[in-house]
Amino acid sequence: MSDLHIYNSYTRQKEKFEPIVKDHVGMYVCGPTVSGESHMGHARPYITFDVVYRYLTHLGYKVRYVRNITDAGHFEEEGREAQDKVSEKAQLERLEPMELVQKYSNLFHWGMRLFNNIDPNIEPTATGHVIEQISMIQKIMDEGFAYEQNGSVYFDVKKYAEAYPYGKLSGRKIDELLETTRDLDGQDEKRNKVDFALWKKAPPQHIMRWASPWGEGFPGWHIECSAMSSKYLGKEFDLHGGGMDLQFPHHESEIAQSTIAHGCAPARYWMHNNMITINGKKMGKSYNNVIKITELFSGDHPMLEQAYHPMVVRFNILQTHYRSTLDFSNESLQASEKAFRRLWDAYEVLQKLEPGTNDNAGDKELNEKVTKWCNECADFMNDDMNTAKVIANLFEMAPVINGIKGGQVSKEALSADTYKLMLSTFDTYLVEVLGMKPLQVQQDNKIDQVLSLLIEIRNDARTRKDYATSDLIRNKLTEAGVMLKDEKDGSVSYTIE
RNA sequence: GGUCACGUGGCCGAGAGGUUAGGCAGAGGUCUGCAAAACCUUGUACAGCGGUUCGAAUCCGCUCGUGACCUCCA
Repeated sequence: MSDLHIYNSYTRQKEKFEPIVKDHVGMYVCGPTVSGESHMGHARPYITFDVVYRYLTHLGYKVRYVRNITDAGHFEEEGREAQDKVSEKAQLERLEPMELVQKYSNLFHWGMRLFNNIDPNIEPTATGHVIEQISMIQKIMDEGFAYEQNGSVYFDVKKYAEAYPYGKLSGRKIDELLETTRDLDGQDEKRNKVDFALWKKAPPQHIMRWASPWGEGFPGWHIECSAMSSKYLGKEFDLHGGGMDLQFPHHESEIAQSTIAHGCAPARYWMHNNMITINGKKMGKSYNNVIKITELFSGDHPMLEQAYHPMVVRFNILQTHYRSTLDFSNESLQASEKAFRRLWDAYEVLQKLEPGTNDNAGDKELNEKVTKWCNECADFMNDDMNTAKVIANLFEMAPVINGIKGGQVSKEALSADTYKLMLSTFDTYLVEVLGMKPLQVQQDNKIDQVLSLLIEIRNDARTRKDYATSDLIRNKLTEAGVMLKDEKDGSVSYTIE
């Protein structure tokens, strides 16, 4: 089996993954800002890194997965009239800031659960770590890389860049950044336009505010991740994940802050997922083209032709490599829905197949192919989490599984070991690693009994060649969302929508 | 304007110097009382123009197109 390789955004190449501490992985993912509802674009990183977490765990690593909740507004720096997203929205909705934060945190967690994302081990909030942030800012000041100006504190990027490779992660050159002519509020306080805020003085109307050595204010955007990741994962940890759009300035700033405060860059491997686009444009609030997660699940949005099950969305996302853009479309989602149904059905068929006891495969060639498809799954995941290829291989096996059931493929074609391998591959990759769940919930017993009775009556009619009755039963059930299928062996199965 | 990506068959999307991605849709067939499902067969694509090479969709250059970041952003 191959070794795990990950594309490291920092070095721009695939690298063999080797944790700092043997068998342990520290992983930090930038979490949501809970000033509003999450949209489809937000779903991607959390699903992507959920799979990363699942796969690392599958490989036997003890993973500590930290994902923050940004519940304090520090979007003040660019200084539009919105001083602080959280408090502004709070005034609008006449809610306490923390009430608002609670509301959207709950909604976020609701969505994550439906996507079948495993909860992080630690989910720290920015407001709960103001002290840590203040002390980290202080440390940076003590080191001489930050300065205070009118109650705000800024990081001295120019000075930093003289000694450290500022811009390496995001591929930026400091000289070009210094030349950027952007007229933004607060710029006059900074020594250079590239400097970023570590601490912002709170204007009088600002609701969220904390006391600090520099007066009342609130932390800058980038410092929370640095303070919280180092607190729970140490000064240097293994993996840092997030959306590509966070590379600059957020992650670049994190690196600078940590380098000064802790003497090293925070993470060894940086992973960035690409964006979800809609009509070719990035889905994002600035473009006003978002489809919220609640809308996606309910179908209540002008762009949506139907509601989409969370597992369909998850499957759709995993059918694309995480570093490629993924264009939203109804056709794509609908194709994924059908595809996932077929794959999951095959998995259920596989679980019910009688493995047999033959040591030797009746069809050596097919047996070899199946073995190869199974074994390749590990290689594909090891190659920078290529979930798309894993899914493709699982699909390769669907006709084999269905063929065995339908009689087109001999039951003896595969050896008993290969049956087991196939089943364990689906268990491991489809369920455990990709985190897929069935679309329908298990129906309860009473419905089972009622349907059994109807099926019995229908079968009776069919033996009498009373097709009017049998078709009536089937058609009425179809209308009610219950689909009957006459199987080859004479049995009748059904699925409930 | 600067930096960086990307451009694959009807659609979505992997991959990558010579050998089938996969899914959805379409066509034909098998099975079936009819359906549905399933199974089988079927598509030879890689923006354009040059170059490197025995050979390129895959490498290099140019052109065109699209997008991302440079500001909050997943």
